[in-house]
Amino acid sequence: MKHPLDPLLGFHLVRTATMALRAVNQAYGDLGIRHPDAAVMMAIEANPGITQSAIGRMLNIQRSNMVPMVTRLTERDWIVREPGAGKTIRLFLSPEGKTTMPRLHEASRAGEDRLKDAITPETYRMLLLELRKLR
Amino acid sequence: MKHPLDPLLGFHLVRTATMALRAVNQAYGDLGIRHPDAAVMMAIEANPGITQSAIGRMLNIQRSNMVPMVTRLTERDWIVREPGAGKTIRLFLSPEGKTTMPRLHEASRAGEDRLKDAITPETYRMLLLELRKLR
DNA sequence: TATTGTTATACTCTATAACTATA
DNA sequence: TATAGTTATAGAGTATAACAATA
Repeated sequence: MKHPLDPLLGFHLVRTATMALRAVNQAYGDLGIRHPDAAVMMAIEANPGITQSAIGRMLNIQRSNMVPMVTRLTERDWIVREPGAGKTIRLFLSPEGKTTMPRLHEASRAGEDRLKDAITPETYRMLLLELRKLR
Repeated sequence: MKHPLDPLLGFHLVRTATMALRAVNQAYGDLGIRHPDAAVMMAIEANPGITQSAIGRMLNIQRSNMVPMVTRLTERDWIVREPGAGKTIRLFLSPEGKTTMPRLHEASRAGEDRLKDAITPETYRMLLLELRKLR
């Protein structure tokens, strides 16, 4: 059985990315959150007061698609919104959000570990190094 | 601005895969086809008489999700369906489908070239080699 | 003018369950 | 029982256009 896409890097990139997403979403599953919302939480944790647009640029999420995510996290009382410069809104973790972060990080690590288990440490480091260069 | 996901291979895998998909879908755009349907065409071209299920296993597409794709390609007269063993249906490229393949391959190559342009040939080969191992 | 937040909407892709038919 | 094809449907994620508010 010939596999015509097997010689294409693009195919394997998509294939392995899908694997990685499945792994991390499965780990997030018990927490009732999915990877995009978890990523937003981490972006706010690392940058208290960051705006929606800045998060979008950082994580490659459209401005308009940020809205329902921030709404969801706000209604869940995991983040709070405070007025910033101009029309901007500064985002912060709420106390509940802060207590949730360790579990999010653990789930994130669990997904990442599934990748690590599939390759050698040297390959892991090398892939990370090279893919970070790809823009 | 701290990027909390930057140290994660999973993040960069998804990020670069999204890039690759955008590039190839843009190349397919003028042909009015998207990457999954194009991949199915190539699978049939490389394996005349292959069944839907076999394509799904090869390309990681659910059996049920194969149906609308095959229907689409059949209605487009790019493939033909012939009865096979049991309930199976063997798929072949139609004459129209065969004349279309060169353009599909060219678009595929254009997307792949966007990846190649972003890295050195050695890195390309190395990434391909390592990602193929990841199962 | 450029940026931010927003609304509304459409499209693509994936996932699940259940059903029929063959072997 | 296992596999193939099918139907129907839901959900996640992404993309686009347009608008108001602010610098």
